[in-house]
Order: sequence, then C-alpha cells, then structure tokens
Amino acid sequence: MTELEKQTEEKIFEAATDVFIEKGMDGARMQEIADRAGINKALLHYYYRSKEKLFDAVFTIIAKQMLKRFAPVFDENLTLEEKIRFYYQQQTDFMKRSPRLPLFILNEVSRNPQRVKNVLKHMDHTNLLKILEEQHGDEFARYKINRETLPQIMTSIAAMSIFPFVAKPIIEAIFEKFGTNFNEYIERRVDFATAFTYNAIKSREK
Amino acid sequence: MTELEKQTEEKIFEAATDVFIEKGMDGARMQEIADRAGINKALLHYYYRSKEKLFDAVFTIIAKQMLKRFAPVFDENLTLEEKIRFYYQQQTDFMKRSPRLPLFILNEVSRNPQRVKNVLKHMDHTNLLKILEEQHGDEFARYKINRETLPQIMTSIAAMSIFPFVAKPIIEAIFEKFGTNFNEYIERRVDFATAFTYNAIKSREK
DNA sequence: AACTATTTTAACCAAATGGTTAAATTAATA
DNA sequence: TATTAATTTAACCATTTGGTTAAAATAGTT
Repeated sequence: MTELEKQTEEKIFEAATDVFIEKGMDGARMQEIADRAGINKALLHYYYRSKEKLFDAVFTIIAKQMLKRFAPVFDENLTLEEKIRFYYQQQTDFMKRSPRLPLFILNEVSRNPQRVKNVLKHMDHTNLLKILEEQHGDEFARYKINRETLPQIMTSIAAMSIFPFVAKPIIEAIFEKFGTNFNEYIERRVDFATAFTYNAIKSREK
Repeated sequence: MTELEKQTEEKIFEAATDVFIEKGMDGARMQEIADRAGINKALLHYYYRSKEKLFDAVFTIIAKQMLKRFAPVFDENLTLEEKIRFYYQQQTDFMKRSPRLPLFILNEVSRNPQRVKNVLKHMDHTNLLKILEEQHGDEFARYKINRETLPQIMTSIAAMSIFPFVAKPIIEAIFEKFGTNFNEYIERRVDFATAFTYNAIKSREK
C-alpha cells in the first residue's frame, strides 16, 4: 500500500465517519462523502465497493475505539470512588469532542442489534465480573452490591454521563428558560455525578 | 367532518405514527404508511399534502402527549420521594408500551432542534421552578438543592429512567453475557432508581 | 334520483440515489 | 522510458421515492 493510497483511504474514512455520524446511515449520501474527502464518486467506489461496506468499516472501528477507551476501568488500581470518577471523566471528555457520536451509535445499534454482538464478540467478558469482584469485593460486601444490583448501578452510571449529550437539544431548550447554561452544566457534571453516585452507593450500607 | 373521514384520517395518523417511530423521518416511506393504513398513496396525499406535514402532525401530537403525562408531577400533593417515584413509575410504564419512542424523539429533535421550542412554546415554564420551590422549599433547603444543583438532579432522574430503553440493544447484549434478564431488570428499575436517587439526595444533608 | 364527497385505479413525472463503465489523464515505479 | 497504479471525467443505468393527475367507482346526503 503506497503512501498516497493510505492518504486517500484515510481521507475517505474520515469523511465517511463525519457524514455517517451527522446524518446516520439512511441520511448519508455517497456524493457528500466523496465531496468532503475531496475526491469523486468513482474513486469512492474504487476503495469501498458499497455504502454498506463503508458504513460497516466506519461503525466497527468507532465502536472498538470507544470500548478501548474504557478498558482501563477494569485494570486501573483505583478505589471504587476513584474508578467511578475516572469513568465519568473519560466519558465526558470523549463526548465533549464528539457530541453526536453516542446518539449515532444508539441509533444504528437499534436499527441493527446484531452489530453490538459483532463488536462485543472479541471481548473477554467472562472475567469482567470476576475482576470487579476481586478488586472491590470488600466494598461490594459493605454496600450490598450483588449480581442483581450491579447491573442497576452500572446502567445508572452510563445513563448519567451519556444521556445529557444524547438529549442535549431538549435539555438546552429547557435550560434556556431556566437561565441555566449547558456548558457550565457539563463542566460541573463529572463532580456532581461522582458525588451523587457514590453517595447513593454508600447509603446502601446499613 | 364525517365519521368516515375521521376514521380514515385516524387510520392514516396511526399508521404514520408507527412507521415514523420505527423508521424515523428519513427511513419512513409514504407507500408503507399508505399500506399500513389500508389505503393508497393518492388518498394519503389527499389528507396530508406532504410527508413533511404528516411528520410534523405526528411529532407535535406525540410530544404533547408525553408532556401532558408528566404534568401531574408539578401539581400532585406528594413528598419529594413520592414525586420521584411517581415520575419513574409514569415514565417506565409509558416506555414499556412504547419502547422505541424515546430514541425516535431524541433523534428527530437532534435533526431539528427547533421542534423542541415549538412544543415547549405553549408551556408555562416560568412558574415551574417557583412551584417546585413552594412545594418542596423545606426539602430543598435541607438537602441544599439550589438553581445550580436542581438541573443536575433533574437530568439525572430523566437519564436513569430513559436511558435503559434508549440503549436497550446494547444493555441486552451485555446482560446476556452476564446472565441478567432485561425484563426482570426493568421490573426492578422503579424501586431501585427511586431508592438510589433519594438516597443520593438525602446524603447531601450535612 | 341527483348531487357531493370520498376512494380507488393506474399511469405518469422529476429528482435523487447507489452504482457502473470506459476512456483519458496523471503520478509512481522499475 | 515503459509500465503499472491511482485518479478524473463524464456519461449512463436501474431503482426508489415523493408527489401529481384524471377518470372512474363508490358511498353519503339531500
């Protein structure tokens, strides 16, 4: 693969990523991807034979990048509270840079649930629970976190960080009337969510 | 407007609602709406002159119905904890019946943020903050809830109830590997979220 | 029965879209 | 320089899609 070929393929991939995230699979146009990549439609099909294949390539890589970003949560040597903060910080930083990405992923996964399985396929999931239990067994016991409550807690944490970006237009519209600024709200989000979550967990101690 | 006309218009509206929620504005096809309504395309345009107008009608009514459903939160004579539970219960019941609706709304609002403003336009928002402060002034003081933390708390509550349905395919895929069942998880969601939220708020008391 | 409104049929249109093709051109390489 | 690969140009195609039209048929009303 020559240097030029790599450049072109990268240019196409980046343009496709932008357009797909902005417009979704249905709304995206091959012509627009070609335009943004600074090439023509013929060359676009020269590299990626179809819209479907191009989309699959984009989606797979994006999803894997996101997963990789949060892997440290499972091997960092942190307390439970530090780990919660670390996750909120990572997720928020990431979405500040790519605010439209979460909605894009939720959408396309909803349109084709099989995609999740393809991405998770190569992940060693069997150990995740064990790892968490080994690292935080004492805290889990103290706060009565078991296989029934852990999913509730984990989805709550994901929800608290992701939802504000997914519902941004609605939240902004309401905030506007309340005199609240969205960016300031986001700046305080990591601190608030960490305290909120950890307090809720701590209060489970009898 | 005759009885038959009403029936037809209703049939069209319901079919359009289903298709738009399933496929979104971009993915929806006028032919499919006509088919599901049991009529033909010509008649469809006889009632709604364009896809755009049909979509606007559907979206506006759906959004207003959702808003109306949560209005009682502001006038029910309940404690803060009861009110939180009431909201979670309403929202969850609603989404159990229309699981695809939240993602649909988030999507279309993201594609056209102006829509939120049109829906909120006719709402008396100025009083909402005052009403809450009058009803729960003592609790707000005790738990140090002010104009800065209230938005954080409210978005957290919305997030905890809505997100599981929006991210259902992802959550299901992960749960499958963890041996957790999504429906059981949802059955326990209202209780968990209420306790989680209220404990987090209570712990703000020094 | 006469009249009006609703619904169907069916053909049609223009625009957009994903995709193809072949030939010419330019750049890279041996 | 000869050859190969990358890129452009530009015309083309089939299909889909939102939308239109006109005439016939059906139902509802007076």
